[in-house]
Amino acid sequence: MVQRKVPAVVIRRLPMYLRALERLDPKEVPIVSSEDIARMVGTSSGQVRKDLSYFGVFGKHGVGYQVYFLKEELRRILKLDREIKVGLIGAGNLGAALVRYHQKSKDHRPLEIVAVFDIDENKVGKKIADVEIFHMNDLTRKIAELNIRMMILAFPAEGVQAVVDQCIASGVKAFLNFVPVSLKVPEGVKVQTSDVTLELQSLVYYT
Amino acid sequence: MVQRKVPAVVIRRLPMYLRALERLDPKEVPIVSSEDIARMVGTSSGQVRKDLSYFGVFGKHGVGYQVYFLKEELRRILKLDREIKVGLIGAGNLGAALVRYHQKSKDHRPLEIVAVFDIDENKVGKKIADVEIFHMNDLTRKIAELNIRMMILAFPAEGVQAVVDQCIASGVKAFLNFVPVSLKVPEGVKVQTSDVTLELQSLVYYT
DNA sequence: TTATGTGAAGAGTTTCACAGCA
DNA sequence: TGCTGTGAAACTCTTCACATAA
Repeated sequence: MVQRKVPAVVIRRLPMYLRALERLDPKEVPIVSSEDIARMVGTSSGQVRKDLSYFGVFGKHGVGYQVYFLKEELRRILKLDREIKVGLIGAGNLGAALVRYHQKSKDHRPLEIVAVFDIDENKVGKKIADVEIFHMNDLTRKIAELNIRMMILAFPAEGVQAVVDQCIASGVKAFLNFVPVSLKVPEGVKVQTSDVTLELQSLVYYT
Repeated sequence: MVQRKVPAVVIRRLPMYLRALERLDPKEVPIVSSEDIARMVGTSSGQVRKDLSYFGVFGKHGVGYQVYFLKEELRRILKLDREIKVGLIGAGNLGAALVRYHQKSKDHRPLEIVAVFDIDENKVGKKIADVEIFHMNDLTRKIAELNIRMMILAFPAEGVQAVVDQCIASGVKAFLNFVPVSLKVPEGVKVQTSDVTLELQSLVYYT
Protein backbone atom coordinates (compact mmCIF):
# COMPACT_ATOMS: atom_id res chain seq x y z
CA MET A 1 0.00 0.00 0.00
CA VAL A 2 1.48 3.28 -1.04
CA GLN A 3 -1.23 5.94 -1.35
CA ARG A 4 1.06 8.53 -2.90
CA LYS A 5 -0.38 10.33 -5.88
CA VAL A 6 -2.16 7.57 -7.79
CA PRO A 7 -1.32 7.69 -11.51
CA ALA A 8 -4.25 8.66 -13.71
CA VAL A 9 -3.71 5.54 -15.82
CA VAL A 10 -4.37 3.41 -12.77
CA ILE A 11 -7.65 5.20 -12.11
CA ARG A 12 -8.64 4.54 -15.70
CA ARG A 13 -7.98 0.81 -15.33
CA LEU A 14 -9.92 0.27 -12.09
CA PRO A 15 -13.33 0.48 -13.80
CA MET A 16 -12.15 -2.23 -16.21
CA TYR A 17 -11.35 -4.52 -13.29
CA LEU A 18 -14.70 -3.70 -11.76
CA ARG A 19 -16.54 -4.52 -14.97
CA ALA A 20 -14.67 -7.82 -15.28
CA LEU A 21 -15.67 -8.78 -11.74
CA GLU A 22 -19.27 -7.83 -12.43
CA ARG A 23 -19.38 -10.33 -15.27
CA LEU A 24 -18.67 -13.07 -12.73
CA ASP A 25 -21.31 -14.77 -10.62
CA PRO A 26 -19.94 -14.72 -7.06
CA LYS A 27 -21.78 -17.97 -6.34
CA GLU A 28 -20.05 -19.81 -9.14
CA VAL A 29 -16.72 -17.99 -8.96
CA PRO A 30 -16.22 -16.67 -5.44
CA ILE A 31 -12.47 -16.15 -5.82
CA VAL A 32 -10.27 -14.87 -8.66
CA SER A 33 -6.54 -14.47 -9.13
CA SER A 34 -4.82 -11.39 -10.51
CA GLU A 35 -4.08 -13.59 -13.50
CA ASP A 36 -7.80 -14.22 -14.06
CA ILE A 37 -8.58 -10.51 -13.94
CA ALA A 38 -5.66 -9.72 -16.20
CA ARG A 39 -6.87 -12.18 -18.81
CA MET A 40 -10.37 -10.71 -18.75
CA VAL A 41 -9.27 -7.11 -19.29
CA GLY A 42 -6.24 -7.82 -21.45
CA THR A 43 -3.36 -6.79 -19.23
CA SER A 44 -0.76 -8.53 -17.01
CA SER A 45 -1.26 -9.98 -13.55
CA GLY A 46 1.62 -7.88 -12.25
CA GLN A 47 -0.11 -4.74 -13.36
CA VAL A 48 -3.37 -5.74 -11.70
CA ARG A 49 -1.59 -6.37 -8.39
CA LYS A 50 0.46 -3.20 -8.63
CA ASP A 51 -2.61 -1.11 -9.42
CA LEU A 52 -4.52 -2.51 -6.46
CA SER A 53 -1.52 -2.02 -4.17
CA TYR A 54 -1.97 1.75 -4.45
CA PHE A 55 -5.12 1.44 -2.39
CA GLY A 56 -4.46 -1.31 0.11
CA VAL A 57 -4.26 -5.07 0.55
CA PHE A 58 -7.24 -6.92 -0.87
CA GLY A 59 -6.07 -10.44 -1.59
CA LYS A 60 -4.83 -13.50 0.26
CA HIS A 61 -1.39 -14.91 -0.49
CA GLY A 62 -1.59 -18.24 -2.25
CA VAL A 63 -5.33 -17.83 -2.74
CA GLY A 64 -6.47 -14.77 -4.66
CA TYR A 65 -9.20 -12.18 -4.28
CA GLN A 66 -12.72 -12.64 -3.00
CA VAL A 67 -14.87 -11.41 -5.87
CA TYR A 68 -17.61 -9.86 -3.77
CA PHE A 69 -15.20 -8.08 -1.45
CA LEU A 70 -12.96 -6.75 -4.21
CA LYS A 71 -15.95 -5.41 -6.14
CA GLU A 72 -17.13 -3.52 -3.08
CA GLU A 73 -13.67 -2.11 -2.50
CA LEU A 74 -13.28 -0.99 -6.10
CA ARG A 75 -16.65 0.75 -5.97
CA ARG A 76 -15.64 2.49 -2.79
CA ILE A 77 -12.29 3.62 -4.21
CA LEU A 78 -13.92 4.96 -7.36
CA LYS A 79 -16.73 6.54 -5.30
CA LEU A 80 -19.22 4.41 -7.22
CA ASP A 81 -20.87 3.39 -3.94
CA ARG A 82 -23.27 6.35 -4.08
CA GLU A 83 -25.52 7.91 -6.70
CA ILE A 84 -23.78 10.40 -8.99
CA LYS A 85 -25.82 13.02 -10.80
CA VAL A 86 -24.64 13.76 -14.32
CA GLY A 87 -25.76 16.49 -16.69
CA LEU A 88 -25.40 16.63 -20.46
CA ILE A 89 -25.25 19.73 -22.64
CA GLY A 90 -26.38 19.39 -26.25
CA ALA A 91 -29.54 17.57 -27.30
CA GLY A 92 -28.31 16.94 -30.84
CA ASN A 93 -27.51 13.62 -32.51
CA LEU A 94 -24.54 12.82 -30.38
CA GLY A 95 -26.05 14.04 -27.12
CA ALA A 96 -29.27 12.10 -27.64
CA ALA A 97 -27.36 8.96 -28.60
CA LEU A 98 -25.20 9.25 -25.50
CA VAL A 99 -28.20 9.60 -23.21
CA ARG A 100 -29.98 6.62 -24.78
CA TYR A 101 -26.81 4.56 -24.81
CA HIS A 102 -26.13 5.31 -21.18
CA GLN A 103 -29.66 4.57 -19.99
CA LYS A 104 -29.64 1.28 -21.85
CA SER A 105 -26.28 0.00 -20.64
CA LYS A 106 -26.46 -2.44 -17.72
CA ASP A 107 -23.51 -1.09 -15.83
CA HIS A 108 -24.45 2.56 -16.00
CA ARG A 109 -25.45 2.68 -12.35
CA PRO A 110 -24.82 4.52 -10.06
CA LEU A 111 -24.28 7.22 -12.69
CA GLU A 112 -27.56 8.90 -13.44
CA ILE A 113 -28.07 11.45 -16.21
CA VAL A 114 -30.57 13.76 -14.55
CA ALA A 115 -30.76 16.68 -16.98
CA VAL A 116 -30.07 17.59 -20.58
CA PHE A 117 -29.49 21.20 -21.60
CA ASP A 118 -29.91 22.88 -24.98
CA ILE A 119 -30.34 26.39 -26.43
CA ASP A 120 -33.11 25.29 -28.78
CA GLU A 121 -36.45 26.46 -27.30
CA ASN A 122 -38.27 23.79 -29.30
CA LYS A 123 -36.42 21.00 -27.54
CA VAL A 124 -36.91 22.40 -24.05
CA GLY A 125 -39.52 20.46 -22.06
CA LYS A 126 -39.20 17.38 -24.23
CA LYS A 127 -37.47 14.23 -23.05
CA ILE A 128 -34.74 11.93 -24.26
CA ALA A 129 -35.03 8.45 -22.77
CA ASP A 130 -37.03 9.92 -19.87
CA VAL A 131 -34.52 12.69 -19.17
CA GLU A 132 -35.97 16.19 -19.35
CA ILE A 133 -34.42 18.85 -21.55
CA PHE A 134 -33.88 22.26 -19.92
CA HIS A 135 -32.90 25.57 -21.45
CA MET A 136 -29.31 26.73 -21.17
CA ASN A 137 -30.57 29.74 -19.23
CA ASP A 138 -31.41 27.36 -16.41
CA LEU A 139 -27.99 25.68 -16.45
CA THR A 140 -26.58 27.29 -13.32
CA ARG A 141 -29.80 26.95 -11.37
CA LYS A 142 -30.35 23.31 -12.29
CA ILE A 143 -26.77 22.29 -11.54
CA ALA A 144 -27.19 23.58 -8.01
CA GLU A 145 -30.74 22.30 -7.62
CA LEU A 146 -30.01 18.76 -8.82
CA ASN A 147 -26.53 18.71 -7.32
CA ILE A 148 -24.82 17.87 -10.60
CA ARG A 149 -21.09 17.19 -10.16
CA MET A 150 -20.29 15.85 -13.61
CA MET A 151 -21.13 17.25 -17.03
CA ILE A 152 -21.00 15.72 -20.48
CA LEU A 153 -20.31 18.25 -23.24
CA ALA A 154 -21.85 17.31 -26.59
CA PHE A 155 -22.70 20.52 -28.43
CA PRO A 156 -21.15 22.47 -31.31
CA ALA A 157 -17.88 24.17 -30.52
CA GLU A 158 -19.17 27.74 -30.07
CA GLY A 159 -18.44 29.22 -26.66
CA VAL A 160 -17.57 26.00 -24.88
CA GLN A 161 -15.06 27.61 -22.56
CA ALA A 162 -17.65 30.08 -21.25
CA VAL A 163 -20.12 27.27 -20.61
CA VAL A 164 -17.44 25.26 -18.84
CA ASP A 165 -16.54 28.22 -16.64
CA GLN A 166 -20.19 28.60 -15.74
CA CYS A 167 -20.46 24.92 -14.81
CA ILE A 168 -17.36 25.09 -12.64
CA ALA A 169 -18.65 28.16 -10.86
CA SER A 170 -21.83 26.19 -10.12
CA GLY A 171 -19.95 23.25 -8.65
CA VAL A 172 -19.20 20.85 -11.51
CA LYS A 173 -15.98 18.94 -10.77
CA ALA A 174 -15.49 16.75 -13.84
CA PHE A 175 -16.25 16.92 -17.55
CA LEU A 176 -16.51 14.34 -20.28
CA ASN A 177 -15.87 16.49 -23.32
CA PHE A 178 -16.90 15.54 -26.85
CA VAL A 179 -16.32 19.03 -28.21
CA PRO A 180 -13.17 19.29 -30.33
CA VAL A 181 -11.47 22.10 -28.42
CA SER A 182 -8.88 22.14 -25.66
CA LEU A 183 -10.35 23.44 -22.42
CA LYS A 184 -8.69 25.36 -19.63
CA VAL A 185 -9.84 24.42 -16.15
CA PRO A 186 -8.50 25.24 -12.69
CA GLU A 187 -6.67 22.79 -10.44
CA GLY A 188 -9.10 20.33 -8.90
CA VAL A 189 -11.32 20.08 -11.96
CA LYS A 190 -10.85 17.13 -14.30
CA VAL A 191 -11.54 17.05 -18.03
CA GLN A 192 -11.54 13.93 -20.14
CA THR A 193 -11.77 14.76 -23.83
CA SER A 194 -13.03 12.27 -26.36
CA ASP A 195 -12.50 13.49 -29.89
CA VAL A 196 -13.62 11.04 -32.55
CA THR A 197 -12.10 12.97 -35.42
CA LEU A 198 -8.72 13.15 -33.70
CA GLU A 199 -8.82 9.46 -32.86
CA LEU A 200 -9.67 8.51 -36.41
CA GLN A 201 -6.94 10.74 -37.77
CA SER A 202 -4.25 9.30 -35.53
CA LEU A 203 -5.37 5.77 -36.39
CA VAL A 204 -4.69 6.43 -40.07
CA TYR A 205 -0.98 6.52 -39.24
CA TYR A 206 -1.15 2.80 -38.47
CA THR A 207 -2.98 1.73 -41.64
CA MET B 1 15.44 13.96 -36.38
CA VAL B 2 15.44 10.56 -34.78
CA GLN B 3 12.94 8.27 -36.55
CA ARG B 4 13.25 5.52 -33.98
CA LYS B 5 9.97 4.05 -32.85
CA VAL B 6 7.69 7.07 -32.54
CA PRO B 7 5.77 7.01 -29.23
CA ALA B 8 2.04 6.50 -29.63
CA VAL B 9 1.38 9.64 -27.58
CA VAL B 10 3.21 11.68 -30.17
CA ILE B 11 1.05 10.27 -32.96
CA ARG B 12 -2.03 11.20 -30.99
CA ARG B 13 -0.85 14.80 -30.62
CA LEU B 14 0.01 15.41 -34.28
CA PRO B 15 -3.65 15.70 -35.37
CA MET B 16 -4.09 18.37 -32.69
CA TYR B 17 -1.26 20.39 -34.16
CA LEU B 18 -2.73 19.91 -37.61
CA ARG B 19 -6.14 21.11 -36.46
CA ALA B 20 -4.61 24.17 -34.81
CA LEU B 21 -2.80 25.07 -38.03
CA GLU B 22 -5.98 24.59 -40.03
CA ARG B 23 -7.68 27.22 -37.92
CA LEU B 24 -5.12 29.71 -39.17
CA ASP B 25 -5.38 31.62 -42.44
CA PRO B 26 -1.96 31.22 -44.11
CA LYS B 27 -2.40 34.62 -45.75
CA GLU B 28 -2.82 36.39 -42.44
CA VAL B 29 -0.54 34.18 -40.38
CA PRO B 30 2.08 32.65 -42.67
CA ILE B 31 4.44 31.72 -39.84
CA VAL B 32 3.95 30.32 -36.34
CA SER B 33 6.29 29.51 -33.49
CA SER B 34 6.21 26.31 -31.45
CA GLU B 35 4.97 28.55 -28.64
CA ASP B 36 1.96 29.63 -30.76
CA ILE B 37 1.03 26.04 -31.54
CA ALA B 38 1.51 25.02 -27.92
CA ARG B 39 -0.85 27.74 -26.72
CA MET B 40 -3.51 26.68 -29.22
CA VAL B 41 -3.51 23.02 -28.24
CA GLY B 42 -2.71 23.48 -24.57
CA THR B 43 0.76 22.00 -24.29
CA SER B 44 4.35 23.30 -24.06
CA SER B 45 6.52 24.64 -26.86
CA GLY B 46 9.23 22.16 -25.95
CA GLN B 47 6.86 19.29 -26.45
CA VAL B 48 5.76 20.59 -29.84
CA ARG B 49 9.37 20.85 -31.01
CA LYS B 50 10.30 17.46 -29.56
CA ASP B 51 7.29 15.80 -31.20
CA LEU B 52 8.10 17.28 -34.59
CA SER B 53 11.74 16.31 -34.23
CA TYR B 54 10.79 12.65 -34.53
CA PHE B 55 9.94 13.23 -38.17
CA GLY B 56 12.45 15.74 -39.41
CA VAL B 57 13.36 19.41 -39.43
CA PHE B 58 10.47 21.66 -40.34
CA GLY B 59 11.26 25.07 -38.84
CA LYS B 60 13.77 27.85 -39.24
CA HIS B 61 15.94 28.88 -36.29
CA GLY B 62 15.00 32.28 -34.98
CA VAL B 63 11.91 32.36 -37.18
CA GLY B 64 9.41 29.55 -36.68
CA TYR B 65 7.37 27.29 -38.93
CA GLN B 66 5.78 28.09 -42.24
CA VAL B 67 2.10 27.29 -41.66
CA TYR B 68 1.37 25.98 -45.13
CA PHE B 69 4.47 23.82 -45.26
CA LEU B 70 4.04 22.36 -41.77
CA LYS B 71 0.40 21.49 -42.48
CA GLU B 72 1.40 19.60 -45.60
CA GLU B 73 4.13 17.77 -43.73
CA LEU B 74 1.81 16.78 -40.89
CA ARG B 75 -0.73 15.47 -43.37
CA ARG B 76 1.96 13.46 -45.09
CA ILE B 77 3.26 12.01 -41.81
CA LEU B 78 -0.24 11.03 -40.69
CA LYS B 79 -1.05 9.72 -44.18
CA LEU B 80 -3.90 12.21 -44.38
CA ASP B 81 -2.74 13.26 -47.84
CA ARG B 82 -4.90 10.62 -49.52
CA GLU B 83 -8.50 9.47 -49.23
CA ILE B 84 -9.13 6.90 -46.48
CA LYS B 85 -12.15 4.65 -46.71
CA VAL B 86 -13.79 3.96 -43.36
CA GLY B 87 -16.57 1.50 -42.53
CA LEU B 88 -18.89 1.50 -39.54
CA ILE B 89 -20.65 -1.48 -38.00
CA GLY B 90 -23.89 -0.83 -36.12
CA ALA B 91 -26.67 1.42 -37.40
CA GLY B 92 -28.10 2.07 -33.95
CA ASN B 93 -28.27 5.34 -32.03
CA LEU B 94 -24.57 5.67 -31.52
CA GLY B 95 -23.58 4.48 -34.98
CA ALA B 96 -26.01 6.84 -36.70
CA ALA B 97 -24.91 9.76 -34.55
CA LEU B 98 -21.27 9.04 -35.34
CA VAL B 99 -21.92 8.96 -39.08
CA ARG B 100 -23.90 12.22 -39.01
CA TYR B 101 -21.39 13.86 -36.72
CA HIS B 102 -18.52 12.85 -38.95
CA GLN B 103 -20.16 13.96 -42.18
CA LYS B 104 -21.00 17.32 -40.67
CA SER B 105 -17.58 18.10 -39.19
CA LYS B 106 -15.41 20.39 -41.31
CA ASP B 107 -12.15 18.62 -40.75
CA HIS B 108 -13.41 15.11 -41.46
CA ARG B 109 -11.68 14.94 -44.80
CA PRO B 110 -9.88 12.93 -46.14
CA LEU B 111 -11.61 10.31 -43.99
CA GLU B 112 -14.70 9.07 -45.74
CA ILE B 113 -17.27 6.75 -44.19
CA VAL B 114 -18.23 4.70 -47.23
CA ALA B 115 -20.40 1.95 -45.73
CA VAL B 116 -22.47 1.14 -42.67
CA PHE B 117 -23.18 -2.47 -41.72
CA ASP B 118 -26.00 -3.92 -39.62
CA ILE B 119 -27.71 -7.26 -39.00
CA ASP B 120 -31.19 -5.74 -39.12
CA GLU B 121 -32.73 -6.56 -42.53
CA ASN B 122 -35.08 -3.58 -42.19
CA LYS B 123 -32.21 -1.13 -42.08
CA VAL B 124 -30.35 -2.63 -45.03
CA GLY B 125 -30.65 -0.49 -48.16
CA LYS B 126 -31.51 2.65 -46.21
CA LYS B 127 -29.07 5.50 -45.75
CA ILE B 128 -27.63 7.50 -42.88
CA ALA B 129 -26.39 10.92 -43.99
CA ASP B 130 -26.06 9.54 -47.54
CA VAL B 131 -24.10 6.47 -46.49
CA GLU B 132 -25.70 3.20 -47.51
CA ILE B 133 -26.42 0.46 -44.99
CA PHE B 134 -25.34 -3.05 -45.98
CA HIS B 135 -26.07 -6.38 -44.35
CA MET B 136 -23.42 -7.99 -42.18
CA ASN B 137 -23.40 -10.91 -44.60
CA ASP B 138 -21.80 -8.58 -47.11
CA LEU B 139 -19.15 -7.34 -44.68
CA THR B 140 -16.20 -9.25 -46.08
CA ARG B 141 -17.16 -8.62 -49.68
CA LYS B 142 -17.73 -4.89 -49.21
CA ILE B 143 -14.51 -4.36 -47.26
CA ALA B 144 -12.56 -5.76 -50.18
CA GLU B 145 -14.71 -4.08 -52.83
CA LEU B 146 -14.56 -0.61 -51.27
CA ASN B 147 -11.01 -1.05 -49.99
CA ILE B 148 -11.91 -0.27 -46.39
CA ARG B 149 -8.84 -0.08 -44.16
CA MET B 150 -10.44 1.31 -41.01
CA MET B 151 -13.56 0.19 -39.17
CA ILE B 152 -15.63 1.87 -36.50
CA LEU B 153 -17.32 -0.58 -34.12
CA ALA B 154 -20.60 0.71 -32.68
CA PHE B 155 -22.87 -2.28 -32.09
CA PRO B 156 -23.95 -4.28 -29.02
CA ALA B 157 -21.26 -6.42 -27.46
CA GLU B 158 -22.32 -9.81 -28.85
CA GLY B 159 -19.68 -11.52 -30.91
CA VAL B 160 -17.43 -8.54 -31.45
CA GLN B 161 -14.23 -10.55 -31.52
CA ALA B 162 -15.51 -12.74 -34.35
CA VAL B 163 -16.50 -9.68 -36.37
CA VAL B 164 -13.11 -8.11 -35.74
CA ASP B 165 -11.32 -11.25 -36.87
CA GLN B 166 -13.39 -11.24 -40.04
CA CYS B 167 -12.51 -7.59 -40.70
CA ILE B 168 -8.81 -8.24 -40.17
CA ALA B 169 -8.89 -11.21 -42.52
CA SER B 170 -10.45 -8.91 -45.13
CA GLY B 171 -7.72 -6.29 -44.77
CA VAL B 172 -8.83 -3.87 -42.05
CA LYS B 173 -5.79 -2.41 -40.31
CA ALA B 174 -7.25 -0.16 -37.61
CA PHE B 175 -10.35 -0.05 -35.44
CA LEU B 176 -12.08 2.67 -33.51
CA ASN B 177 -13.96 0.61 -30.97
CA PHE B 178 -16.98 1.86 -29.04
CA VAL B 179 -17.93 -1.61 -27.84
CA PRO B 180 -17.16 -2.17 -24.16
CA VAL B 181 -14.97 -5.24 -24.53
CA SER B 182 -11.23 -5.74 -24.78
CA LEU B 183 -10.23 -6.99 -28.21
CA LYS B 184 -7.37 -9.24 -29.20
CA VAL B 185 -5.71 -8.33 -32.47
CA PRO B 186 -2.48 -9.48 -34.12
CA GLU B 187 0.68 -7.39 -34.39
CA GLY B 188 0.28 -4.73 -37.03
CA VAL B 189 -3.37 -4.05 -36.31
CA LYS B 190 -4.26 -1.07 -34.15
CA VAL B 191 -7.29 -0.73 -31.89
CA GLN B 192 -8.36 2.48 -30.20
CA THR B 193 -11.13 1.85 -27.70
CA SER B 194 -13.47 4.60 -26.60
CA ASP B 195 -15.69 3.50 -23.73
CA VAL B 196 -18.02 6.19 -22.46
CA THR B 197 -19.12 4.23 -19.39
CA LEU B 198 -15.54 3.55 -18.36
CA GLU B 199 -14.59 7.17 -18.88
CA LEU B 200 -17.50 8.41 -16.81
CA GLN B 201 -16.74 5.92 -14.06
CA SER B 202 -13.10 6.90 -13.78
CA LEU B 203 -14.04 10.60 -13.75
CA VAL B 204 -16.14 10.04 -10.63
CA TYR B 205 -12.91 9.46 -8.72
CA TYR B 206 -12.06 13.13 -9.21
CA THR B 207 -15.40 14.58 -8.12
C1' DT C 1 2.77 -25.15 -3.01
C1' DT C 2 0.46 -21.18 -4.77
C1' DA C 3 -0.51 -16.48 -5.71
C1' DT C 4 -0.13 -11.94 -3.38
C1' DG C 5 2.36 -7.47 -2.34
C1' DT C 6 6.11 -4.67 -3.38
C1' DG C 7 10.82 -2.80 -3.83
C1' DA C 8 13.94 -2.25 -7.60
C1' DA C 9 15.10 -2.28 -12.43
C1' DG C 10 13.72 -1.03 -16.84
C1' DA C 11 11.15 1.42 -20.35
C1' DG C 12 8.76 5.26 -21.86
C1' DT C 13 7.68 10.43 -21.71
C1' DT C 14 8.25 15.02 -20.51
C1' DT C 15 10.90 18.84 -19.25
C1' DC C 16 14.98 21.47 -19.37
C1' DA C 17 18.49 24.22 -21.10
C1' DC C 18 21.46 25.55 -24.35
C1' DA C 19 24.16 25.16 -28.76
C1' DG C 20 23.43 26.62 -33.28
C1' DC C 21 21.54 28.71 -37.22
C1' DA C 22 18.82 32.55 -39.71
C1' DT D 1 18.91 38.55 -31.27
C1' DG D 2 15.14 34.94 -31.50
C1' DC D 3 13.44 30.58 -31.88
C1' DT D 4 14.53 25.94 -33.42
C1' DG D 5 16.46 21.20 -32.65
C1' DT D 6 18.09 18.04 -29.41
C1' DG D 7 20.90 15.66 -25.95
C1' DA D 8 20.60 14.89 -21.07
C1' DA D 9 18.09 15.08 -16.74
C1' DA D 10 13.91 14.38 -14.43
C1' DC D 11 9.91 12.21 -14.00
C1' DT D 12 6.27 8.67 -14.68
C1' DC D 13 4.74 4.16 -15.52
C1' DT D 14 5.45 -0.85 -16.37
C1' DT D 15 7.70 -5.05 -15.71
C1' DC D 16 10.26 -8.14 -13.01
C1' DA D 17 11.35 -11.19 -9.45
C1' DC D 18 11.14 -12.71 -5.05
C1' DA D 19 10.05 -12.56 0.04
C1' DT D 20 5.99 -13.65 2.27
C1' DA D 21 1.72 -15.47 3.89
C1' DA D 22 -2.17 -18.84 3.54
